[in-house]
This record gives sequence, structure tokens and C-alpha cells, in this order.
Amino acid sequence: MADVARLAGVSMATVSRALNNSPLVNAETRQRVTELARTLSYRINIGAQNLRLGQNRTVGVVMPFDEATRQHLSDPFFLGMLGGVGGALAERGFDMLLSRVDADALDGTTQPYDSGRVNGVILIGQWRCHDRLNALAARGVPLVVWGAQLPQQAYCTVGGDNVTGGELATRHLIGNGRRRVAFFGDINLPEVAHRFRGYSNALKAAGLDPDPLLRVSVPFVPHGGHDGVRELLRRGVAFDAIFACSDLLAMTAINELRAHGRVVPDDVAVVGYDDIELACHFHPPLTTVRQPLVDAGRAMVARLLDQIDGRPATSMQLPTQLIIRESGGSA
Amino acid sequence: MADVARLAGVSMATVSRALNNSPLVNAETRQRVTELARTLSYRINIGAQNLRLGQNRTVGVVMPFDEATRQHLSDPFFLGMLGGVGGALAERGFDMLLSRVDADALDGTTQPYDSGRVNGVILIGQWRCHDRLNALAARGVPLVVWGAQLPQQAYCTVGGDNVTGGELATRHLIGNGRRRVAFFGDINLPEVAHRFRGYSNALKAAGLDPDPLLRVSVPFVPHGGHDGVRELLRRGVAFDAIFACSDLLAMTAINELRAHGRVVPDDVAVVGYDDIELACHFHPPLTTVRQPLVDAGRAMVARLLDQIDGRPATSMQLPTQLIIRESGGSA
DNA sequence: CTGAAAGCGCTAACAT
DNA sequence: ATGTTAGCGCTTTCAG
Repeated sequence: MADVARLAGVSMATVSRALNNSPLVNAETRQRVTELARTLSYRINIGAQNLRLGQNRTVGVVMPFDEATRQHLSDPFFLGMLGGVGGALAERGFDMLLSRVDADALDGTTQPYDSGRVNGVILIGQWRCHDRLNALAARGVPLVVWGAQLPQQAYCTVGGDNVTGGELATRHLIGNGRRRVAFFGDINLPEVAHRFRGYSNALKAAGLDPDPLLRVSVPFVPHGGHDGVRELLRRGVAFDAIFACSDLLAMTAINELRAHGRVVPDDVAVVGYDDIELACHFHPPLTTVRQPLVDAGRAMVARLLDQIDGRPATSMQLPTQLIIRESGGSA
Repeated sequence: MADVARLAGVSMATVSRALNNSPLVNAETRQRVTELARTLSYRINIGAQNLRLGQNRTVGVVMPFDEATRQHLSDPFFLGMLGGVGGALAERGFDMLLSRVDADALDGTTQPYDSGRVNGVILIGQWRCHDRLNALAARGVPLVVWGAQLPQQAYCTVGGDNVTGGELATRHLIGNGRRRVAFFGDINLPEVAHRFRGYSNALKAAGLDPDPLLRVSVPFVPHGGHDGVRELLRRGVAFDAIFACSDLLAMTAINELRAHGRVVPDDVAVVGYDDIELACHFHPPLTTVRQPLVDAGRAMVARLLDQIDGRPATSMQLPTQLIIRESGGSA
């Protein structure tokens, strides 16, 4: 910057003002400085600028992953989420610092914040760490979590309407004549618990009794669907439908069903969750519950920036939508 | 830091030394300072530290995406790549700044570098921008690109052995008795061009003539496989196998084949590329060429850090491996 | 409208 | 072993 100033025959202060479009600088001077900066391919050093300004226009995005299997990052849903958040951040002129964190502890979630690298943190998924997240919020860390709204929650969440999502999926299956609907998911995760509630609601509304034998606790890993189907078969319980808590689970469940000679959707109807890119290209095309990724990204970013600027941010629930294709059967 | 110094009864310099494990500080003093810092939950401000040190222990990872369709980010392969690079970066104590860039222009690829936010850039895919990348390298930007090695290349690449990959896949199909092997991919992309060369080599080695009608130029988008199969049928050309340049392409091709009553692998054998997570869970399980993501991440990071430290970095090719499952048929 | 000077939070000579 | 001082690259009062 000193160089630019010297060559332009002005002070550094003027260069700074010119490059930041300050109204206090003569239009012609600005023109000259801007031009010169470009020919020298000079860029303001953001690090120094941030230090001076006491901010940094960067937010941390942390994706939990399973320390043991390193599996979590592999769900295409996360890529979608990343795209949504990244897009929203770019729109606001913020950068994105990506880090991964052990899903079981969420240790180090705020490290980029504590060390001043980022102004706030977006966490994808709350996992089993409700209390720990409350503690972070109590410390005043600007934080938005993708997940479910829970009682006694001090932190800000943005999430889909999981209860309705579960209801829509289950009601669809029931409406197509299914009576024995299995549930695949780990209800220790808040979002899954809500989807399970929706599932139960729909069953009861149809006069059906949720059968505990039909609920299989599988984690969000690719082979979850395989395991779930095997477990169901091992239990020897009758079922004519599956509501799986992710498309990945649904897809691998469908493949395992096929391996056992069950036709989808004729013998077993399957509904997934997320509506990932591949869902409509699968065979059979997946009936699934869509989560609005782009809106989600925007909503999370907006809330985080509110917090960063000292404005209070309230949690938010986004609508979910049933996308009817073929795997869920038809009436 | 001033506070810590005051409360510990030492100077800021000592605090700095203590917290950075300098050997020039008394063990007992260090102990006291460290303790105090913890109770005050004080963390060194990395931004200031970086400014002072003239470095920042951050690298930019840029993922090209298609401005029009925003589709590129959606290939699960990229998520895998991101995981590989992220892991390697974490091992070295570097942070990862993620940004997206228009794949057709790669404009702004080095913006995070020019503005001093990152010490170097990793670019996933070279697309059609060989010349532009050469220009960046000439400017001295520390840069590693995931892609193919090309003649007259001034920048550093790390990539799979695409020629061998193409050969392995095609030879496998030929070995299984296929004679009319179609190729799905856009050979304007250097990596795809190499795979095509491998494909051609394998055909010629088997005494077969590559038929231009069997080469379909499809982009890396999910519906590419659909389009490819339709195009093949439209051309009315006979084919008994497809080598697709990504698993996504292979999967959607298989679904489209099914829609037209062709059984995979009996009627048409299909081999994909990448070995994404879902490949082994697909139906039929995908025979595919694996790219070593973890090694790739490590190799790219190592080369980038070399450049950052002023050491020269040479391009590198990683071995690829054919993973035989079912979609490619069997002899 | 422009310049001089102070300071963001930190570290590395250089002293002691 | 510790303290003093200067300065990383920038912005912003405060004077002119």
C-alpha cells in the first residue's frame, strides 16, 4: 500500500479511503488510485484490515464426523448443505472456514472462534450434544445449529419441520394401503426423534398401533439401510413399508430388499428423507421428504450475522415437502 | 494478552513466549502463565499472530461449480476429495478456507490468496483453463491442482493415472467378452481425455477399432448418464458395454438402461469411475476405478506446503485401481 | 479533501 | 530468564 501511495503521489490514508470507496475522497483521485492499484495488481491485505477493524467477515462451518469410521462427511446431504450455506455466505460477502469435528463430543467446535479466526460458527447437526451446545451459547459464542428445536434450548437452531416430515412420509405410505410401516433411524438424535413422533402421529391418526418391533435404530452411515433390513428380517416381523430417515438409508435398504427378493414398491414401499440429487435418478425413483437447502443456508447465515451484530436471533423451522416419485408406491 | 501479563506480573513478551512454548522461558513461569490464560479462557488472536508472522496457516480450497446449473458441487466425489484434503490439512495444523468458483472461467480462484487470507490454493479440477492456470503459476501463486498432467504445464498437479484407469476399465469389459464399448465423458476435460486415451489403447490392444459413434460427450452432471444412453439409442448404434467417467454417470446410465429394458450387466456391462461411497451399495454393485482420495489429499497438501516454503514441487500421479463388483459383468 | 500519527494484538530483536 | 521496543498492513481520528 505504501508503494501505491508513493506512486500515486498521495498518502496511504488516501489510498485506503479510495480503495474503500470513502466519500471523503476526490472522485478523480479515487479513479487514479484505483487504476494504479489494478495495474500493480495490489489487493488490500484482509488480515491486516480485519485486525484493525476488529472483525473478519469469516464464519466457521463445522461438519461433525464419526471419529471411528470417518463416515459422516460422506452423506451427499452434507454437500448440499455446504452448498446452501456457502452460497448464502458468498451473497453476504463472508468467507467460509470449514472444519470437521468429532460428532460424539463436538470438541473444538468453537476453536476457530476462540482464536479469533471467525466471527461465528454454523454447526451442521446437533447430535447428542444439546447440553454442550447450551454451554457454548451461554458463553456468548455466535452460533447457529442445523437441527431440531428442543426444550430448554439456549442456542439458535434452524431446521426442517421434522414432525411434519415424518407425518407426510408415513401418511403417504398408509394412504397407499400399507399397514406395517417400519422406521429406520436413531431416535437419540433430536431430528430423528421428531420424525419418529410424526411417524407415530400418522399411524395413530390412521388407527394403527406403532409396533416397537418395526422401529430399527440405525446410524446415518451408508450400510445402515442394509443392516436395518437384515435386522427386520432377523426379527421375523411382517412389514410392507419402510420410512428411512435419510435417502442414503433408503437406497441401501432398497438394495438389501432386492437381495432378498422383495420388490420395491410392490412388496415393500420405501420413503426416504432429504431429496438428495441422486434420489430422482435412483431405481425406483425415490419418494422422499425434501429439505430446503438453499433457504436453510440463507436462514442460518442471516441468523448468525444477527448474532454477530448483537441482534437477538430466534430459532426457525422451515417447511418440508413430500416429493412423490415411485419408491413409496401408489394408491 | 495485556491482562494476562498484568495478572501474572510479567510482560507481554513473556506471556507470548510462554504460550508459544519458547525454551527461553522459565518452566515455572510458563506453568503459571498457561494456567492463568486458561482460567481467563484467553486464546492467542490468530489474526494478529498471522499478521505479525507474515503467514497464516490457512489454505484455500476452491471447488469449481457450473454457474448456470450450480451442479458441480453435487458430485459425491467432491465431498470425498474435500474430506481427503481437509484431513491432510488438519494433520499439518492448517485451516481450510472453502470457496466456489465458476468452472468455466476460474475467475477469482486466487482472490483469497491475493487478499492475503490464505498462503496457497488447492483447486479441484483444471477444467478447460490450462492457460489461465499457467498464468497464475507464473505469477508465483502457490497452487496445486487436482487433475491431469499436460504438456507445457507450469503449475503443479496431483491426479490419478487416468490413462491406466481408462485402460483397466476397458480391458475389464473386453475381458468379459464385450466388443462394443461406449465411452461417456467430455474429452475437452484433460482428465477425461486421458481416460479416453486409455480406453482407445485397450481397444486397439484387443484388435478392436474405436467407433466414434460409441463416444458420447456428456458433462459431469447427474442426468448425464440418462442423456448418454438416450443419445446412444438415438444413434441406433449397437453397444454391449459402457465406460462412464464418473460413478454418478454410471449410475444414472444404468437406470436409464433399465428404463429401456436392458439388463446390467447381462445386456450392457457398465464400469464407472471414482468408487464413491455409494458405489458398493448400488444395484448392481458398481465395478469402478478407484481414486485414492486420502493419499490424494495428503499429496496435494504436501506439495502446496513445499511451494509455500519456497521449495519446488513436482507434479505427481497416483495409481488407480480397478474395483471389480458386478456392473461390469464377469467372464 | 488530504496528511500525520496512533494503534488493532501480537512477536522478535535487542537489551538487560 | 525477562523486559523494552519496534513494527506486521491497515484504518481512522484529528489537524490542516
